[in-house]
This record gives sequence, structure tokens and C-alpha cells, in this order.
Amino acid sequence: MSNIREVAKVAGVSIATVSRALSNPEKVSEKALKKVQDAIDQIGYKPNMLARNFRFHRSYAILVLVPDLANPFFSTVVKGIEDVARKKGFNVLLGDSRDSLEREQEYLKLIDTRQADGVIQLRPHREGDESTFVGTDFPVVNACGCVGTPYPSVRIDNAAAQKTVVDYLISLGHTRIGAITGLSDNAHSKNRLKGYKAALEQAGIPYDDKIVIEGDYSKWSGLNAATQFTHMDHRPTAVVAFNDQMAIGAVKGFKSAGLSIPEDISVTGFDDLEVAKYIDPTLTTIAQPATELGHTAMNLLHRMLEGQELSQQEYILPHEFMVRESTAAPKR
Amino acid sequence: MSNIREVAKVAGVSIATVSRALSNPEKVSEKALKKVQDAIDQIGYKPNMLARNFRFHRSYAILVLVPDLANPFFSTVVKGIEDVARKKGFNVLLGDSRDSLEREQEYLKLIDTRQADGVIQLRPHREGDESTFVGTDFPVVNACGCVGTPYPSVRIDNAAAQKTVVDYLISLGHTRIGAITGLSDNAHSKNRLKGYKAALEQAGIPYDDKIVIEGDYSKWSGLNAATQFTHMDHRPTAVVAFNDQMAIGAVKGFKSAGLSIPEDISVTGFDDLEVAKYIDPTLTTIAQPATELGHTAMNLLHRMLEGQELSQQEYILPHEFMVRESTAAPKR
DNA sequence: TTGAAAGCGCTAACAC
DNA sequence: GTGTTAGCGCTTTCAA
Repeated sequence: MSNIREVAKVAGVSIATVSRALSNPEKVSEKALKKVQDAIDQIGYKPNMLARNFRFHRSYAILVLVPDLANPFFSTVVKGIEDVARKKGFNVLLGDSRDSLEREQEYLKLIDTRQADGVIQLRPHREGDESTFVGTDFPVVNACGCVGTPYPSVRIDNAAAQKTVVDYLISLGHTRIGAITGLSDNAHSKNRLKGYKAALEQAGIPYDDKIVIEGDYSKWSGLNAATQFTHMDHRPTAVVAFNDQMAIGAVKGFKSAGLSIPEDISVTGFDDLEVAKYIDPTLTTIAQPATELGHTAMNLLHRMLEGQELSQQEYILPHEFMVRESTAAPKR
Repeated sequence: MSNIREVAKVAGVSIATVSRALSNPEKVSEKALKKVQDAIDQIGYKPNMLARNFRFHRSYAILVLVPDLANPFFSTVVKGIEDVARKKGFNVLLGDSRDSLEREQEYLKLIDTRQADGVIQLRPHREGDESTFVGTDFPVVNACGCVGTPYPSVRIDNAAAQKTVVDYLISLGHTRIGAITGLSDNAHSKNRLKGYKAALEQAGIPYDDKIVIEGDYSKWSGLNAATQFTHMDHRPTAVVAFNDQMAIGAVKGFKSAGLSIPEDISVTGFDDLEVAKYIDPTLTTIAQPATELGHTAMNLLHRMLEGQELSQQEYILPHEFMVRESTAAPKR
């Protein structure tokens, strides 16, 4: 493999001139520039970025920690991140943590060993994260997290979004509204639950934890929850799932039990996966701006990497409430 | 940031000893090893992999070129790749090409500049690829491609799989079977079409290109194709979509037109996305072993990177035919 | 078993 | 505008 020295020899200049021709062409004479260019073309020289990065103590790679790449919501965010990473000259290192702190730690070693310059975390901040993510010497930004993240973050207002959904159901006449949450210690779940409760309270509907079932954001857990709802004496007339995957599972569960949606029971989701428009019935849900979340996160991280100050710590992107076929007024 | 020299000083040994203690501990005396270990602990030394990789002329990263990360099939394959990459000590660099050759070229520069050691390509080989992927000095493996890939590859037998589907429909009594293909120059599409034609021919059913509609693997194109089918005079009684996304779109299209599935028309997919089990009706489809495709691809690439010879060029993994609710005998 | 020293490819003072 | 040279952190020959 050719190197800068070889180019210098062929061009009849010094390696410094070659280096400058590549990085600061304005500091090199026309004539030298041409000689260097010709030499490069002639021997097919490609700069060794490994050496360059080593010199700069920078990997020009960022680590994206994603809980589950197979979830289309996350993969869309990652696409957004990658978009702008490319433009800024950064590579994206993939870290699918499977929601395991241990695997996450494993990936974070890439930072210690200089193989990544910064991190974008795609899960809500947790209590125990203080030691690993806060006050560290590497830049971290959180995308699609929650209120109260102690480092720069970009997200939607989860509580407000979920409240909108429940407000709407109440406006349709529902008074017994169930929920399928995420795991109880999941911050998203807590926030969305807050919105759910706020809507109920505002309408004077008492909170009943018997119709709040814990899921884990998987389709299967949604199906499972639906089955539990169908066996209840005083079954809800509407169920809000805290993400689309569980909503899809719930729809299947209710249908399998012989219920019609939305006639017998309304169902809502959260995320607005592409498939939400295709299932039957189409899903009423909250659209998160997945791509923009990714764009913004990477832009923030890039600014941090450049040593710029951020004007805000928290960026809240607008969500959209998508009313579709899976919701209707309760039967009377 | 601490370096090996600092460790050496604290430990009272030479940097060579520290280096050896780290990479070849068996070549260092017990005593020295302990001194080094203590020093490392004391100053919290972490080796600089940027320097190490530079020395070895290796990035220990592999580039995964994926046509569309938002497609759950691909993201699952990528998860599989990442699984074993991690275990082998390789990082995964993400390259979402959006099916654009230009973006792909852009990513391949990572190879020229030594930022990636090899490539896994997740799309079928094309004619024009000869120059970029064949006879190059970097290792490439193709995953989920097609027959006739001129470099190591792992895939299923697309033609046979699609033939199984059509055979099954014929066995149910269908004689007018439509198809929703991928883009006409897509090799997967060509292969699956081959299986489709083979099944028809075997059953003595003439091929009719009026009921073969070109899609682009997106849900939308499936929906679109279904609309076209519903407007036909002599409408098919079954439609095979060449992937699940288009099948999902087609199901929606047919339902919107007032048709029942499978009573009025049978629909099949290809891939077996998780959601195929959840939509209504559940989708009859071909299950590709997405995770295993990823595992195998990375294992192959790793062997190539280690300079080992591969015993085969082509690895064919078993697929599975999943019969679900979206197919039934035609009405008579 | 250990240490001294060269060198991987590149950049950036510094001197001319 | 250009060249010489030191050095980034690490591994590895070679010699002791």
C-alpha cells in the first residue's frame, strides 16, 4: 500500500508538501499542487485514515447504543443519525444492547479505548446511569428519552402526548380506559403513565390499577395483556398501549377473543410505525418524528465534539396525534 | 490520558514489558506481571486501540452495507452480524445505502482508507458490481443474496422457496395466481419469479404477465398492486407477493376494496417478519433465518480476515414455509 | 526475562 | 512556499 512518502518521491516534493496539499491546499503553490495531484493519481494513493485518526487522537466514529435494532422505530432513528453523521464525516458504530446494562458497558469500552468519540443513547436515562454517563469526559446525547435527563437530550413530550390520546378517548365517551405499560422501571412508561393519569384526573375518572397491565414493549406482551383484559368482569371499553408493537399485539389478542375493534373496544398505540397505517384497523397513535430525533441527536453530538456550547440541554420535538380507525365511541 | 510509558514508569519496568504483559503475559515473569497490573490499576490505564490498530494496519471494524435498515428483515440480519462480530472482537460500521450505488461507493471508501477491514453486503449482487466487489483485495461476503454471486455468500434458495408457495396454492386449487415482484432488475425478484414460473409450468398453467405486477418491496407498492388487481376483469384468486412488506400492503389494498382474505383472494409473503403473525389474517409466508444469515455471514467474513480458506463459496441455509390464515382454497 | 530502539503513516512546529 | 524533523502510542526485533 502506498503512503505519503511514496507520493512525495514521485512528485519530487517533501512529505510535508504532500500532507499540506491534502489538508491545506491553499498553503501550497499551484505548481506543487499539480505535481502532487499527478503523483497521487499515478500511484493510486489513498490516505491511511488509521494513521490520521491516531495522530489526531480521534476515531471519527460515534457509538449508537440501541435497545433493539429490530424495532422499526429505533432503526429509523438510527437511519436519521447516520444521515447526518455521514455528512459530518463521522462513522456510526452500532451497539445493540438488548436492553442489557452489561452489554452496554461492554460497548462503552469503545470510548475508553478511543475507538469512539461520543455516544448516542437511545433509551431513557436510568438512576444508575449517573456513574457511566454523567460527568464523564466523553460527549453523550440522549435521543428519544424522557424529562430529566442530566445530559443533552432530544425527545418528545411523552406525558403530554399520552395525555392527548386519553383526552381524546374520554371525549369520545370512554370512562373505563385500560393501559398496557412498559416495564415499571422504564422512564418512558412512567412518563406516559403520568399523562394517562393526568387525563383521567382532569376528567374526574378514578385511577384503577386493575386495568393497568405491565408489558415490555413487545408484540407478544401486548397480546398477552389483551387476553387478560378480555377475561375481566368489568372490561375497559378502550385500551391505550404505550407503544405500537404492544398495540399490534393487543389488536390481535382482542380479535382472537372475538372482539371487534373499535366497536367493542378501542385501541391506541405510540410511535406511529409505518405498519400502523396498514394493519386492520389502522391504528390511532402518536407519531414520533423518528428521523428528526436522529438528525437532531447527531447534530447535538457533533457540536459537542467540536467543543461548542449548547444553547439548551433539552430539545423537545413536536409529536403528532394520528387518529385512525382503531378508536371510536363506546357502545352503549 | 495515560499511556504505556506512564505505566512503565510507575511499574518500574520498560514499556516493552508492559506491552508484553498486555498481549503476551506468558512471556513475562510473575513479578513483572504483578507490578504492571498494579500500575495499570493505580493510574487507570486503558490501551489506546487507535494506536494499536494503526500499528497492525487493521481497523478491526467491518462495514455492513444495508439497503434499508428500517426494514425489520434487514435489521434482524444486522443484529445477527453484530452478535458474532462482537464475539470476534470486531466493530460494526453501519452503511445504509438506500439502494443507491452512489452511497454504497461512498461507504466503500472506508475500505480504501483502512477504516474497515471487510464488507458484508446485504443486497443481491448486480452485473455492474464486478469492478467494485470482485477480485478486490478486501474480503467481501454477501448475505441474503442470490444464486451466482461471484464471492462467498450465504442465502436461502429463493427460487425453491417461492416455488413451494405457488405449489401450495396450486394444491389448494388455485389456477389463476398473480404475483407482486420486486423491481425487474432485482436478482431476488428474478429468482423468485423463476420459482413462481416453475410451479406454474409444472402444473401446466400458462404464464400470464398481465397478472405479474412490479413492485419495489415497499408496503405502498403492495397496496398499489392490489388496487390494480381488483380492477382486473379476470382477477386472480391468489396473489404471491415477493416480500412481506408488499404482502402487508396488498392485504390492506384488497380489504379496502371490500375483498375478504382468504375467502375472496389468497395472499402470501416472503421473509416472515415478526408482524406477519400479528396482522389479520396472519400471513402465509416463507421464513428466512435472518439471524442465522447474519451469524453465518460474519463467521465467513471472519475466516476470510484471518486468511483461512473457505471450504465452500456458497452457503445455503434452510428456509421454512409458514402456512397461516391468508391462504385458502378458491371459492367456486 | 528484560530493555533499547526502530518504525507504522501522518501532521505540525520550526527553520529556511 | 517548502523541507526537516519530532512525535502521536504501540509492538517487536535485537541484544544483553
